[in-house]
Amino acid sequence: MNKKQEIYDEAAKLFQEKGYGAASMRDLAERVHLKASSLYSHIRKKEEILEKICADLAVWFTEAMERVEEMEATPREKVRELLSFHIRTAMDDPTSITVFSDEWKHLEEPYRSQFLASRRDYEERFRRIIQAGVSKGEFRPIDPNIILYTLLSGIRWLHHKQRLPIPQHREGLEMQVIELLLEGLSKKNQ
Amino acid sequence: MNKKQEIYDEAAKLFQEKGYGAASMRDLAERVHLKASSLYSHIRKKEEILEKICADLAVWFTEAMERVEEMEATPREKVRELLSFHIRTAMDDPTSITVFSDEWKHLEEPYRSQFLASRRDYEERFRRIIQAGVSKGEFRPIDPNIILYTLLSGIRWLHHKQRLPIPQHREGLEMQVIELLLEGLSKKNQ
DNA sequence: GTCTATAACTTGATAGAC
DNA sequence: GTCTATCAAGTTATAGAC
Repeated sequence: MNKKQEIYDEAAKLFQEKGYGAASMRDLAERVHLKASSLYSHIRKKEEILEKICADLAVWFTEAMERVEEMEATPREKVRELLSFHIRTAMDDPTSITVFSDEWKHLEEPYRSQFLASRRDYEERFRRIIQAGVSKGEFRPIDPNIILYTLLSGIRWLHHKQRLPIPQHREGLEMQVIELLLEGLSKKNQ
Repeated sequence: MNKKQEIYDEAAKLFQEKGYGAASMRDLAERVHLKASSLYSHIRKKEEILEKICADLAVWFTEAMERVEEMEATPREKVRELLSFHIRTAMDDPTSITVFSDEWKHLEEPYRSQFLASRRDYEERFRRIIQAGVSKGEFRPIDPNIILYTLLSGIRWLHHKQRLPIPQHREGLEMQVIELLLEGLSKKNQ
């Protein structure tokens, strides 16, 4: 692995642990066994690291959305696919996801505006799939915005709880979260 | 309203907007029409403000948990009551909830440890109610930790989306979120 | 590419006049 | 209680030797 990549990876961890603002370039330099000033042979500035983390994940999610939109599938299957993708990403790369979710607001302009526009676009496309499901009677008649944000929010704990005593394997965890969101907490047919 | 309360209120808003670390005492002073040094006639230090916001909300939730535990009710009704309390709090006091949820990690010791212990205790009591529901067959046989975190997380968007174009009134919004979490997205009996 | 040295600035907090 | 003045420490980032 080259030094630049090592810097990006350690920076992501550091931003996750302490938050972007509280993570200093001296902290980061120490972790990659450099002096702070030497970092600037590899990067232009601190915020550039944040930009890359956020931009890469935005592309990652947008490309997944494109694949899902092209599927021949019901809204229900599409939503299941998107949830699955979010959950797997959160488990595979919890560090980047945390930075992407919690630290984007420290982006400088124009990157902050670009990030928000990209997120709005993603949510709009997700909302359209939900709306189709509601219209067809596949989904409960609940406001699509409420559905959208409750689903996306409902899986946001996964990347924080990596070391939690949850006995499930990856697949079991994913299945149960999706079952809970799609079928609800209440057991029917009692 | 006295100056001390005004400082606390503006600080909460500032922490919400910029994050604790990025919110400076000079920012805060400007908002309450003081010089930064004058703030210290009302408070001892910056972190003291964060302590109070977090501690007050911890008490708020703990007292609600005590009332729910004393109810003569099924686990299902208790969970509904707790969700309702969380949702109402998020809508009534989104600013404090944001700080409580996102900025607690900037608490200094021993307050940080106290906060985490209090949160662990709250979650443990919530988990016990969920476990009772699963055992009685009222709830789906899903890991109680997964249920706990998915429910709590599923309502975490509410305090961020105050100005969102969601056409519902308070009660409609609350009802729909709870319906979605308890009964699921999929419509049954089609 | 890495270092030392340092510029330029912001931070939380204090001292002391009024 | 509020101010001016200031401190000590921390910040990102650059200049220039090697």
